[in-house]
Amino acid sequence: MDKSFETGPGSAHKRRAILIAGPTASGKSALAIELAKRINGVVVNADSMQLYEDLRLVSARPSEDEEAEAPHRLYGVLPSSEAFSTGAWLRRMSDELELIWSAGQIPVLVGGTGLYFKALTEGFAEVPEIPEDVRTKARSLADDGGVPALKAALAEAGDRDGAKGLNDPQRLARALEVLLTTGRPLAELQTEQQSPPLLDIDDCLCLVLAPPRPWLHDRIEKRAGLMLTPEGIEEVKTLLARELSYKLPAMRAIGVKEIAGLLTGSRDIGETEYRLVVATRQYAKRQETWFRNQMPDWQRLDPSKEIDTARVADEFLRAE
RNA sequence: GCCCAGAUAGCUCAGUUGGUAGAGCAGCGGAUUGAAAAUCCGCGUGUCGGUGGUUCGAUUCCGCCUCUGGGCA
Repeated sequence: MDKSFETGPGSAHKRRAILIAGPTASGKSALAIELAKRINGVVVNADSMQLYEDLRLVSARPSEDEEAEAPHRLYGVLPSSEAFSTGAWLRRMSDELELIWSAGQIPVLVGGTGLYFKALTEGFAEVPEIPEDVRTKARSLADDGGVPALKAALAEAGDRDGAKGLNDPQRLARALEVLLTTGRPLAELQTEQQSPPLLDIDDCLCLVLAPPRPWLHDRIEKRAGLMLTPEGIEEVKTLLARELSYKLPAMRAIGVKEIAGLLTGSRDIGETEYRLVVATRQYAKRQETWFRNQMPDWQRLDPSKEIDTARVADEFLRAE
């Protein structure tokens, strides 16, 4: 816990941060703003969809009013045409953290993307960038031949058993593109070429919002209603007008294909809302599975009850 | 009021030539290292509408009742 000795007296303050994870609609953003205001913090986005500029309501990004309450970073900074990645986010995050600390502020990272938090606190495999043609080759193989074709290609390229039990076309395609580019199995790189974590968890306050499910489901329904306001629908219309590949991350945000169906008239508003709610509930469940099993040591907070932000902030500041 | 068709899992339905039943969706659990709001894996006991009858045995066949659609008056 006390690593301040290692950095020695007179060295810069510790690289501290508050991390807030939680399922969608659990109230993360509001909590982040509250805490940031109390500790001279900067809210930094750890959500893969809130990065994209076109989706504000649909990705439940903080509103302009909310952003005015505390400094916000990495929200809506990417064009929807960009295919971002966990590694790219990590590099951006590294710069942001340095800037915030050097300004004497404290980063408050909020988001629902479990993998981002994992990469941040546990490190990430260092894999060179994959050439475009290799990536295209691996992905079209996945589209055309599916799992069997990918496994055959992996075996042919020299991956003996790395992909043995895997039945996931997306991850097999990744294993293949890495093998073709580096000549080494992905599993090997993951154990041997891990980058150091950007944050030491012992220096951080790590929170997971864990509401009762009925409470969450209620909030998810309200959020679906928000996505179906004229403004929400307009957002999707704007995005669709860009005529981007449906494979891009931004095009895969919950709400895009649902509202697209509404716009073409193939679904009515009731059916659209139902699908929106279901997709969001399922997403929230996957997030909860991640948090429950991947971050068991993080502190749980129940947002359906009053959270004493003053106390949380106070304890964090005092722990220094 | 009469006629017809339904009534089976939370929902939509399939099925059992009589031996107490199974799909899709929903739901639940799990995985997760550059697409992660993605992608993948696992989980199916439900008075087979109610009640009487036939039968060794009825969710299945028959009668009556209830409800829901549709049609005719």
